[in-house]
Amino acid sequence: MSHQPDRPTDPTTDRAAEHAADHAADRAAPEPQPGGDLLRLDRQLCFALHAASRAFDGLYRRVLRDTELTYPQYLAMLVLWEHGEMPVKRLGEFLRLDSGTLSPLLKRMQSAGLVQRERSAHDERSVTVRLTAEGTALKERAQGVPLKAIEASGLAAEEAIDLRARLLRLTAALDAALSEEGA
Amino acid sequence: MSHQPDRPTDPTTDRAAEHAADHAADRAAPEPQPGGDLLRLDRQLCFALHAASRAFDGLYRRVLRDTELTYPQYLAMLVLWEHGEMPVKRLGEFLRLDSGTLSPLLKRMQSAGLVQRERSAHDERSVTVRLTAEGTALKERAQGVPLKAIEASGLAAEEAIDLRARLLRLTAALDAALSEEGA
DNA sequence: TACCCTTTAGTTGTGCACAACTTAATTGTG
DNA sequence: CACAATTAAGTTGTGCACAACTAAAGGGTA
Repeated sequence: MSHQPDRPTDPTTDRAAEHAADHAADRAAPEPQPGGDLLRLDRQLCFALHAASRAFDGLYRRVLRDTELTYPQYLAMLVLWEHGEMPVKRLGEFLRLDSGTLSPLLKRMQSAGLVQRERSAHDERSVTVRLTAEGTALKERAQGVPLKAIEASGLAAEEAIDLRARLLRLTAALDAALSEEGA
Repeated sequence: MSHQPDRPTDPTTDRAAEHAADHAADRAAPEPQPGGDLLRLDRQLCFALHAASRAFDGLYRRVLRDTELTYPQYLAMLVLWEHGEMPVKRLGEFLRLDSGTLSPLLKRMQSAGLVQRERSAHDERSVTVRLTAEGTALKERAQGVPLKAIEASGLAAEEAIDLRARLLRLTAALDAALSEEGA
C-alpha cells in the first residue's frame, strides 16, 4: 500500500489547496471564534509538520539506498564526518537524542563496520565513537545525497535556508516550553 | 537523560545561531562551491525538520497526557471528530499512513474504547472505523490542546499558517518526486 | 576516608513507521 | 461464466524514539 492515494476530499491533502490553505483560518471559523474549530486548524498544523518529516524520511530512505544507511544513521554520520570522534553524550547533543536511542543505533552502525566504540581512558563512564576507515570512506559515496534531496524537495536554496531557520526557532521554542513547565 | 543539554559548540543547536543560521550557506563555503560542504548544509536542513518534528511530538506527548492519547492517535481522532466514520483506507489517506501502521494503531484505540471497527456490508474488504460514545466525548477534553500547543510553539497565528503552507508544499513535492522516479 | 549526589551508558518495554508479504473480496475482460 | 488483476486490511520483521530504570564511575563535602 503506497502513498499516492486518490486523495480524499479534504483540503489538507488536496493539491489544489496549496493557496486555499492561506485562508484556512477564515474558512475554519463559520462560527464566530470561541468554540470555532481550533481543532481543525490544529489538525492541519500537526499534520503538515508530521507528514513533511515523514516524507523527508521517505526521500532519504530512497536516496540512501545504496549506502546501506538509514536516515538517522546518516544524520549521525554527517556529524561524525564533520566533527570527527566524540563521546556518545556529545553526539546525542548534536542529534538531540539520548542514549536510549543512540546505544542501539550505534551498535547497529558498529555491526555494519562504520564506527568503533571505545571506553574513554580519562573517564570510564564515557564512550568515544570513532569512524572506521570504512565509515570515513562512505563520505565519498554520500556526496551526491544532499543535491538529490534538495532537488526532490523543489525548494530554492533561499527557501530551504529560511525554512530551516524557522524550524530551528520552532524547535528551540518547544524545547524551552517543555523544560520550563516541565519542572 | 533529558533534552536540555549544555549544548555543544555547534551552531545548529546553539540558541545564538538563530540569526547566524541565515548566513550558513556563505559560511559553509570557504572552498569555492564544488566540493563545498554541501553535506554540512544538508545536515542542518535534515536536522531542522527531523528535530522540529520530534520536538512537536514531545510537546503533544505532554499536552495529551491526561487524554491517554498518543500523538498519532490524536491525529486520527482529529480526523474522526471532524469527518465522522470512514473506512480505514480513507483515514489512511488523510493521515498519509498505510494499513501496516493503522491496523495496530486502531487496534490499540479500540482496546482503549475510543473506536469501533466493523466490516463494511457493501464491500467486505473494507473496514469502517467509527467513534464510540467515549471517543466522541473525548473531544471535549481535547478542546484545550491546540491552544496550549500553539502557545508553546511561540508562533504567531500568521507564522503558523505560513509554515503549514510551506510544509504542505514540501510534502507534496517530495511525494511527487518519490512517485515519479520510483516507477 | 566515607557517603551522597551527579553523570554517562546501557537496558527494557511500548508505540510508531514502513517494506514486504498474505488473505480475502471485488472488478474487469475474454 | 472463468480467471487474472486489483484492492483493502492485516501480519511480520526491522529500526527509530522515548520513558523509566539500572549499573558503574566520578566529584564533592562532612
